[in-house]
Amino acid sequence: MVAIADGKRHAAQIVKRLKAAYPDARCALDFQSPLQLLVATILSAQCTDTRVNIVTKDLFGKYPDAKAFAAARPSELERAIQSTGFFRNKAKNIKNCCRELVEHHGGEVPQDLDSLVKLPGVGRKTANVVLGTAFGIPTGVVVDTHIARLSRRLGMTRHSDPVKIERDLMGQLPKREWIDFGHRMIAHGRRICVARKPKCDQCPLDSICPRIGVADRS
DNA sequence: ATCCCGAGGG
DNA sequence: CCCTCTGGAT
Repeated sequence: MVAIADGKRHAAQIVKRLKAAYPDARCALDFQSPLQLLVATILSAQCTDTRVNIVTKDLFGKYPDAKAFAAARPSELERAIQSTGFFRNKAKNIKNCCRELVEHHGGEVPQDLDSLVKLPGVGRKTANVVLGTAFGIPTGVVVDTHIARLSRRLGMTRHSDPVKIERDLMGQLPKREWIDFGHRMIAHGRRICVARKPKCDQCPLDSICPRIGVADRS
């Protein structure tokens, strides 16, 4: 058993080293408004941020606001986002989501978790991204595929359920760290602590990492 | 648990 | 070929 205080101490060490390694980590998705971040985050499901940015470059010019997305022709929207994968689901979700925004939120993105999660295609992860990064409201900790993987490897959680991982992380991190912690963990997961063959020899966290579930190098 | 689904890396 | 990429709905 690891005591709670030890969990917090371990987390503080991780935060300190992440800050040193990624001093100005920020959201890798390109956006200029809460709505754009919401759409980009829906598109980011099982897709690289680079690919999302390629698609949104033209998409946001073609659909400037929620009303435009709500009125989109499904076939055209699908074609515009096709390369991000899951394009039928994503197109339907974006259209219906923006219809909800127009009909129930004055065309704006709501700033609370309950309203966001009720939107079609918006789960807890997407809601936390929008609240934290677009509005600066640390409501929870973003748990995506990177943060889930790194949190387990680093011994910050033993769970695989994102909700349980989020609860563990929230208990170890001060609220003011939640948003940047997410950005830095994702940056670290993309560059060093990658899924397949993590580059432990280049990792600034190596000396404090239990490497849980990481295969031994021979 | 399963489905949606294209693109890139190894 | 296989695995992974800032998931969510059923």
